Amino acid sequence: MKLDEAKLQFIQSWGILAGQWGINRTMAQIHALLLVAAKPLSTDDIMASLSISRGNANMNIRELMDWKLIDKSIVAGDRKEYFAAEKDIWKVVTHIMYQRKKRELDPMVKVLSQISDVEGDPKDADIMAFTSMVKDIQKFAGQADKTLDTIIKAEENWFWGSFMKLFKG
Amino acid sequence: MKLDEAKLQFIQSWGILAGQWGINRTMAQIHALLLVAAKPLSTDDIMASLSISRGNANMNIRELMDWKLIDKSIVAGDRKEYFAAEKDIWKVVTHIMYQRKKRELDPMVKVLSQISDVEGDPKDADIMAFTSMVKDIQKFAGQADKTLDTIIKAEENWFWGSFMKLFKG
DNA sequence: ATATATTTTCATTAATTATTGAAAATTCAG
DNA sequence: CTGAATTTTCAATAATTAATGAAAATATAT
Repeated sequence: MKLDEAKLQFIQSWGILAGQWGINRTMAQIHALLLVAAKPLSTDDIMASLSISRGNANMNIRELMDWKLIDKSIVAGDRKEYFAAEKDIWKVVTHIMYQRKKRELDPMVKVLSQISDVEGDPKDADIMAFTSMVKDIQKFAGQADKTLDTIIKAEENWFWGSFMKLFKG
Repeated sequence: MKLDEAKLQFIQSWGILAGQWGINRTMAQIHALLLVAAKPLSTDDIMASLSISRGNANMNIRELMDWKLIDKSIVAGDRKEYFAAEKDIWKVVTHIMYQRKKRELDPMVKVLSQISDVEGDPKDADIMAFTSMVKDIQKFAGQADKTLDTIIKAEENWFWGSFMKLFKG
């Protein structure tokens, strides 16, 4: 396969995958483009490569910076801004985990704690069905939360260290 | 908090969370409704509870059955079909993992292997940037694939067993 | 077999989400 | 400062995705 063809295929697939995970398709395509780029790219490069508007490019570039998946890089004697992706796939994954945990898991944990005690007879079948389910989910969410924290804060810990080395290099 | 109020809050939050993960909001709400229900519910119950149309209810019920998150249950002397959610939160999670792996990770692994060897000089900077990134992602995807298989096939394995017990029972 | 209850399908419509592009704001070299 | 280059914003528009509801298909009791 030719390089350009392979890149295109990668960018498209990455975009589709991201869409299925509730992430803006263009954002993922920009990320993919920068992941496989040999050098940092300017907004104009990105616009041209993906055939997207300036506004769209700008918006998604900023979002990617917010997720800490890409960084600005300055080229001497050039007023344009250039962007490069974090290439360490583990950092990419932990940054995504961190963002999603903060934006989604944390709010859900809050909601679960708010709804976890309901008025009325705890022996009532309806109330029991509800509270036992909520408690199970709370336990799961609590454990997921801790596990993610551990992974994010220290990838080389007792738990993940063993197999992480296998494919980190 | 009153039970109905708590249920409503749970159903809404579950729906919002699902939306952020690329899952149809209504599908998640039906799932949530059945998760906290004391008894199996009919299509009409679901339509009434969530104020949705018959077509929408039917479509998402079938999708949930496809994901193995809910089951049909028959009530003697009643022609209607009733539905109940799988209440073991671990089974819920492994079923979701299985479906997403099959639908998303597996196709991505296939794409990565298709694009992993590109024509041209392997010393070329552009080609190197591309191939090294693809190989890293392949390693990650391969490991994720194996790990998911292990979790899905045997939750009480050497790896997860230790902390899974903490919140399973 | 027939009538009736129930489920499924799918073209239409509605709601949501993403994209554009031009105007406004900002940056920076001279 | 000034003015050109660049980035950012955002209202309008387009594209995508979800929901409706009535018709068709299916299932079941008698």
